[in-house]
Amino acid sequence: MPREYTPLEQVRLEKIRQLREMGIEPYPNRSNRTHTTQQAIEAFLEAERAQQPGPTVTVAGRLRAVRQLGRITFAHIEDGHGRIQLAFQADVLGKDRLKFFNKMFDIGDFLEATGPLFRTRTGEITVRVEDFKMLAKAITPLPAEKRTKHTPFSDPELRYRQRYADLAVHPEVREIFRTRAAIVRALRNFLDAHGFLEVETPILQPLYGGAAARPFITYHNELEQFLYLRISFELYLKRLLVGMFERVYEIGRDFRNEGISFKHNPEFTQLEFYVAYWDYFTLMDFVQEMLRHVAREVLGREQFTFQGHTIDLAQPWPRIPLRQAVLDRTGIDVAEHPDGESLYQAMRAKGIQPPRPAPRGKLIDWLLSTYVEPELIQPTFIYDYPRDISPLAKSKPGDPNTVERFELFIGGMELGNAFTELNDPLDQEQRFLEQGRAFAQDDEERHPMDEDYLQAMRYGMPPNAGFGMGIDRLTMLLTDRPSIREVILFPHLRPEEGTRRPPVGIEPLMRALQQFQREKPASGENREA
RNA sequence: GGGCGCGUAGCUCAAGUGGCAGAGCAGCGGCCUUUUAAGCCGUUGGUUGGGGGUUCGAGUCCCUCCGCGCCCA
Repeated sequence: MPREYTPLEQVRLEKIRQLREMGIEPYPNRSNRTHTTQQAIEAFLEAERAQQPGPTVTVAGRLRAVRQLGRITFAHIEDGHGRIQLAFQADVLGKDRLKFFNKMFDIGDFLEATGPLFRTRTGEITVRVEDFKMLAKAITPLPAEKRTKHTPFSDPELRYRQRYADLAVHPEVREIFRTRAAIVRALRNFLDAHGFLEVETPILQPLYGGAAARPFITYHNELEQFLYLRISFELYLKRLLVGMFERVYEIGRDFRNEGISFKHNPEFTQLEFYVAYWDYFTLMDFVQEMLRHVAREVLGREQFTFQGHTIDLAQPWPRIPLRQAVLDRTGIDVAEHPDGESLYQAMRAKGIQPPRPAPRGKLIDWLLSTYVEPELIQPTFIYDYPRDISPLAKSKPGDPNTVERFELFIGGMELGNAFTELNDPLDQEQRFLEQGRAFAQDDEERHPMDEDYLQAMRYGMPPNAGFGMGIDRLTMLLTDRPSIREVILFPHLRPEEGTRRPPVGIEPLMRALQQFQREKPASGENREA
């Protein structure tokens, strides 16, 4: 059932009724637009240069402002390209038609108007309306119909819940998403130009992997199979290297069943690519070039402002070992602490209190994100990471606790993550087993054993390096937005009170779960060896 | 998960230590043929997020639930 209509909406419903009574369809099937607002203005300027009279056009769009002055009414309509002014004059249309417009058309309605273009006394290019037609009557008034300085539409909750209204009244919000599309386009162009193949790998996966994150779980009724929404593309893209593709990339959605913050949304867009015969240092050079390219394509320059900081991609990007970065900011040399217990004691001795004792890698990661990451405003590569939180990265020769991995930070955020990829199937199997031992059984962030991935690797995987990057965060940087929600069209929010519904079609899943519970001891999926 | 803050008309916001719920914009009725946040006159509109409590009296104080924001894990 629809909600109750507000008094303002009832006024407009009454107008719909009256239009129909007059034989006028308030939602006709077709428009006869001949010009966008932009094309109309260009056509007028061309005629003006040729000293021709203004051409007659039919424009269409949403009514955004109305000024009634008695025997003339000025209005502005907006379409996807801009705005144009309409003049409804009694001595052109007749008094009755003018009155009809004034009474029946409201801000927010879509309409089309036909007439010759002219300049008003103040010089604005305007349609002298000879005919007009309702295209779609709006029932709910747009928030902040008048774009006044005093009453902007700014309630963040309403802006995200009703993004359509946000977009309808905020051209600058529409611009964010045009920029976002330009960023993705620039990335594709760059990768395609460098011989990469764009691929699509499963979103529904029998086993999740490739990152440390908790997954969403779903269920296929016909196959009677539990499935996960992917948390990364990594393991499938690397299977493709076994299949002799040398350079592959995917741009798509990842899903992580975790908290929501200014830089986290449960679903987000990721770029990952893998290159045979490269290592992580080759990648650093390439990533640097790629992001400079994107900035040039999207912004036209390699400098931009993010939250008051001027970020310059053209400057050299520092490369700092993780050990050094943590030592500089905390005075702790993680290399002196080969296990979690020792490192934990060292942190406490410095008065640094992590939330809880944890494995060595997790403690180092906590030090990194707490003391180092927020300081890294200019693009910076931090490299050489703890082995125990990087089960898919190749060890650094001669340093068993460290792997060849880097993360890229810009604007105080982690933007990308990369390794020289582990391609030794025996080492990989050991890593999976270590994950099973080092992490608690109920720690969903531990990387599960993936036997099929090992099988792929046993056929031989070329040495390679891979990179992953959050498109949403890159968009935040290039559009200077403080929150990931500003760059996601429909960010996730809690359901409003009264809109929670019982799930539809959940019965097969419930039956399967009960069955699974009964059979668990004998046939648990995803068992560790 | 924890801390702080917020929720009042369609939108943006007011409303001393508890004392008649208001303004601008929009809406509705008028006047006005060159406006650009048009102007002028008049006017409608509220379960103050939901529920409970204290009180003669609650937007305001207390409890609880819901949602949102910021900070922390």
